Amino acid sequence: MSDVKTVTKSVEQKFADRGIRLTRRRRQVLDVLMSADAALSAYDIAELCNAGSESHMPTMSVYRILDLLQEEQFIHRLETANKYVSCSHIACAHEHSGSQFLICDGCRRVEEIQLSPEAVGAVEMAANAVGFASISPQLEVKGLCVDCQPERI
Amino acid sequence: MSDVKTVTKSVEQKFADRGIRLTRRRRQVLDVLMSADAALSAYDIAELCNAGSESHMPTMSVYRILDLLQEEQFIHRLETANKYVSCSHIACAHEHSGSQFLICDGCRRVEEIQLSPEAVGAVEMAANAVGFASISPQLEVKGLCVDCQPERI
DNA sequence: TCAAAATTGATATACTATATCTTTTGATCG
DNA sequence: CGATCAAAAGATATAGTATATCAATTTTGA
Repeated sequence: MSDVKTVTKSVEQKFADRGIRLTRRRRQVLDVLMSADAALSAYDIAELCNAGSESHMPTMSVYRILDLLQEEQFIHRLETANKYVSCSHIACAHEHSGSQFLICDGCRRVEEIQLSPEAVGAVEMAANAVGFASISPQLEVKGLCVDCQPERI
Repeated sequence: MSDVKTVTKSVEQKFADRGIRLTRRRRQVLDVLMSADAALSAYDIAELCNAGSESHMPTMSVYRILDLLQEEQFIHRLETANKYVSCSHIACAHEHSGSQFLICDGCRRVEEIQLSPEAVGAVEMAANAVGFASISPQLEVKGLCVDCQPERI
């Protein structure tokens, strides 16, 4: 099953491969993010970690762990929302370059997509035209997901 | 002179046309933003308003005024930076649809550009493909401006 | 002028994030 | 095994961004 929404063997393996310890705290944070169906704030995450009468998770620890998980590309930070999501390719073997996110203005659901190279290229080209380079390929686009669009008869 | 960096007759006219009062407080905030050469936080703006021994500008007022100026498209909020910039088309007669911003990771300078319809279309198409609609056309892209790029010989 | 609406003032508080120092845990090596 | 050193987590304080709410003032218009 590749869509079990918690830390899997393949994720554990990535930690091991990179010499990063998958501690209890880190596993808690990653499990919460992977089983969430929405982007979560750091404080949301802390709360959810503490929900099951587990030991107290300080938000400071959450932030520290989020930093690490982000560096290692297990999760993404949504900069327009100040929230965090697990990477939709967390269990994949391959690397993926940039990420684009669609954020629903209705229900706040987040969809991670990969734009076509042409679309990304068009943005890069416009940036180059005014002298910008080394563009980070993370884009966050807001709209309405299929469930939140006004019904069309 | 169309590039004087304070509230001009044409801006005043826009307020009048829309029946919005250009009060002293609103003018202060807009002047600060228009004469700034960088994006400013709400607290930056309050400080700058108070710099010239002018009367005390509460940050609450700044936020209220920013909301109004944003609704009226005189300014934009950079969601990835929690900062505000005046619209580069503030003195133009025509409307402009969406805005895209290039934000320099080095010096934090902000450039407002307009992507080609093709580029915007490519993003929209990718969104539609996964069921998203009514995409807001504001994009914020990070990179390095021409002054902050490592020198190339 | 007077009443209603719009604007501003003042204060409290929520939310997001970082700094810093201490304690605990885990790995390594003799 | 136990000493030692580094990594991780705990604890606390504080900075930075934003909203809620109610009171006072100003503006508008009947």
